[in-house]
Amino acid sequence: MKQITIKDVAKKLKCSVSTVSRAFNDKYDIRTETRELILKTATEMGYRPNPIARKLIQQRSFNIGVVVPEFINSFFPEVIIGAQEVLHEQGYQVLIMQSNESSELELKNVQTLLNNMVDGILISLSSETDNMDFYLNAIKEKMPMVFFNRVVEGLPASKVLFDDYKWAFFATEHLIMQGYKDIVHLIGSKDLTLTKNRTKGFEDAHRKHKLSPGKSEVAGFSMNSGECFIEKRIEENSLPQAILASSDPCAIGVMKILKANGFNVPNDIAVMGFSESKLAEHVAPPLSSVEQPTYDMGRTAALLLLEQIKNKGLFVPQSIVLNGRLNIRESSMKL
Amino acid sequence: MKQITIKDVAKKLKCSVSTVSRAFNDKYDIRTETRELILKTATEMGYRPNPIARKLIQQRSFNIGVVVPEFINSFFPEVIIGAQEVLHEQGYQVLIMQSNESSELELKNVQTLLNNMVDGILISLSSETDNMDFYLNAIKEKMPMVFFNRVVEGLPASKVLFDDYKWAFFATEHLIMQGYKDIVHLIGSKDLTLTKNRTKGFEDAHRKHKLSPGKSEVAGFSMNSGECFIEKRIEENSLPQAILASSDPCAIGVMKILKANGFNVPNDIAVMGFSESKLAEHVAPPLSSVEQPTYDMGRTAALLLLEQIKNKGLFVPQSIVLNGRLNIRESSMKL
DNA sequence: TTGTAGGCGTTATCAA
DNA sequence: TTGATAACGCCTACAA
Repeated sequence: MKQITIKDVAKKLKCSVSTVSRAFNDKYDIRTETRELILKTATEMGYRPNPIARKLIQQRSFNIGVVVPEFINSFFPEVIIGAQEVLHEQGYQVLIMQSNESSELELKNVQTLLNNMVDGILISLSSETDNMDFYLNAIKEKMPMVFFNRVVEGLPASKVLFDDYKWAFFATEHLIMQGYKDIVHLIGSKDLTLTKNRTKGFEDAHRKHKLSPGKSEVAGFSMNSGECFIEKRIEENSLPQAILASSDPCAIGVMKILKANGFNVPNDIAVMGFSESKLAEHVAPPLSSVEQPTYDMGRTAALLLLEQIKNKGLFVPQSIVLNGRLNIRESSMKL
Repeated sequence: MKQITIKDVAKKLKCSVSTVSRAFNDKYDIRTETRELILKTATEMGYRPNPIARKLIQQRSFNIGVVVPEFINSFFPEVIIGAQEVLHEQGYQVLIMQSNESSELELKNVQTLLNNMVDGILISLSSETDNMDFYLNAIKEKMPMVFFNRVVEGLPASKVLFDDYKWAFFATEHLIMQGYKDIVHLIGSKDLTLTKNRTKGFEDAHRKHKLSPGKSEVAGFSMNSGECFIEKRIEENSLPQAILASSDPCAIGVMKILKANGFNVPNDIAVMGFSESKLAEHVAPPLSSVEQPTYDMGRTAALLLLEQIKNKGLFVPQSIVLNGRLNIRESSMKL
């Protein structure tokens, strides 16, 4: 796409490039008539300032990068849409990159975004990521960055989190109250803060009801991970009474295999999801799940990021914890 | 993030910037030892060439932009993952932008991507888009661009399509064979090629079976659009015998409202989706749908784009039509 | 094999 | 109010 440059416009109008530049950046002195003339002919010629060159000299792009571990499920897309709402309003465009739960690809994505000089980054870590060196360094170098949902401990950065402890506690308690005792908690990834909090909530709920703390087991977040877990358990003939899954897709995977093997949910075994997805109410049986405020999470993260961009250099990292809701449906209700 | 520039490296090593540059672009003569020394110290210093500056001079970025109308449903994410597979392999990074089914935002997205000088664009149009001027112009200016899934007629560009005619035909025929006669076809957007093809298939299936061609009605692609449509029909007491929806989410919306109003699917009314989503087999009742090769669509589009980038200027637009499959489940089977 | 210098398309700082 | 010119960080003839 051959560019028409500022020079072409200047030549045509027999004025200097700086005058043209001024016409496009209305903070400088310029006669109104000349500005209008320039703007008019420039548009006619199809000229638009080249943002690459602009970025090179201004060191800002009005682009924000978002990195997510996956977007097959509606969770992350919803968060992104929330973020877009507030960012678009402030004149920012949103570039999305997806890391396929691979820490290597995630790193590449972040670097690509930095390379393209986005003004800030919203990121949710992949389940694989454990080395934080790159991020620590980026933070030290004052790159505006907000972590959401999937974060790790001890990162001196702003974060938007969900109250995983509380809702894992309530979800577990609900299962206990329904009479299920031998409960397995599936976790998506060991290192994430979210996992630690959920596990703690899961165990504390057991303690409160004088039960020996149940077991947590690493599975993954995907539908496939749920399938694998439960297949193994069926094979081993060691089914628990209930399962608190790492995510809705994971829960649905579990239910699928259970049904395929002739088990009844919730009578033989109860299943609960996490992070309510669009699917939950439509699957059979309808899936109980913990609902998270996805759009809000995106909006909040975006606001934190904008603030950080504004106060570059002198900002205090803050963590915001969002509340949720328990949606009880058939999959966890003893008949 | 303060950049370490090529100058810093040159200064430190007491050599010229061009030598450093050469070390990073191994097509020039340079002594192996000096190259290695430079590369080593450069990495130590944390230097990486600034792609912005590089782009400015090289006019290419090894970035590909993808614009989709939505990504709440798994369809587009799957296509993107397919495209990423082949693009990553060739050293390209993939930047995704989402237009929320808004043609205005879509245009902004494309412009942002062009501004950031992506080497090419994969795009699926929003349901709102009808003005093609911008795209026609971009094509004329040789911007590598491949349209997939949601395209319009008469665009002199490469396209990857699904065989909507054929599978709308088979889907309709299946409904007819099951004994449903009064069938309504929900369409997502008037202007898209896909709509025209599906409508034709829908009508031809009626003709083949000597039925008066059924009605197509604009609804939209979303779950919400399905809900609205069927709510109105219930209110008007004008329910058809079967519905061929514009998408799975749309079909699920229809089923949800029907169930909520005490209707039985498929006995009172049959429902079929389109573009099989992960949800189809898990909803109740399991949803019949037309399965499309999403990953393949992404891969194919990416390959066409790469070819177009390589042969910039002298390429012949081609359309590739992909095949699909009918997944018959309970929602469309008369008991 | 290496260095010098001009240019990619802008904006910013001076003078005029 | 406008114009010349030096940056921004890099690549690449050309000269050395």
